[in-house]
Amino acid sequence: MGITKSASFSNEQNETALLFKALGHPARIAIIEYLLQAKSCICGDIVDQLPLAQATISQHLKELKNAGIIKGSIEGNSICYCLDLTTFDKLSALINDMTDQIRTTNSTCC
Amino acid sequence: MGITKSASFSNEQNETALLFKALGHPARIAIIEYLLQAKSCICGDIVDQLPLAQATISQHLKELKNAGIIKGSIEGNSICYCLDLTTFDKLSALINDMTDQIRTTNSTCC
DNA sequence: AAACATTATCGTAATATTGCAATATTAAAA
DNA sequence: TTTTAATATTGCAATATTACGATAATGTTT
Repeated sequence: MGITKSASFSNEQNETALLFKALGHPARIAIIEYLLQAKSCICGDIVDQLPLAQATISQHLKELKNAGIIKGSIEGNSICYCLDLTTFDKLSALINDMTDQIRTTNSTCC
Repeated sequence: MGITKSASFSNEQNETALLFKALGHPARIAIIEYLLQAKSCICGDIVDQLPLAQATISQHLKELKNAGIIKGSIEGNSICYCLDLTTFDKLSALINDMTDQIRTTNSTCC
């Protein structure tokens, strides 16, 4: 059908997937890298940095915000976006746990 | 348009995004969790575990394999899939680097 | 208030993804 | 070699995503 059968999976699985999904687009990776590199958390001059229209970037920012990867605070008539450490800590823990688990219970067959 | 403008982004950005994209679906998270939990790397009884048709699971496995997240080795007439530690190490490094960077260059505004 | 700057939303077209039944492929077993 | 078991591929239909122009909303400045 094309619709993801979210109801068939656990809340945790769905949330984890949504988090990764939000990271699964080069424009959103580029936005994250820009926010990492900018000393202060610059606002919408992300638009100047990326080869995409303002509307498109606004959409990507919204998705990142919905996933909890960035947060924005109003700063005059512009908005200041920055990365949410809490979410990245959660992500780190997730991936690190998986990686450790693979390392310890190393299977023989592959 | 709907097509991702991959050409506008760096190879690295595109590859990173593809990796996360592969993780961005609950069925694929469920597959990964199953492979983590299975002591030995069981083959296609993933099909029995998930509420999806065999064809659908085969597709998801293919995507995970293309992304380098799992690898499969032929074992008689069945196939033994397991997680690829190298890719998870890369993922760990990626996320951990980002997280560290956020922690150190903590921005003030949000 | 009027003009401007910045960001969000709407509408829409193009493309991608998800899911499955049906079928093909491959290798073992009878 | 025929049958059986396991996995992959094909061909849809349904839905989701991506991208952008146009426009709305919000706050600033004059």
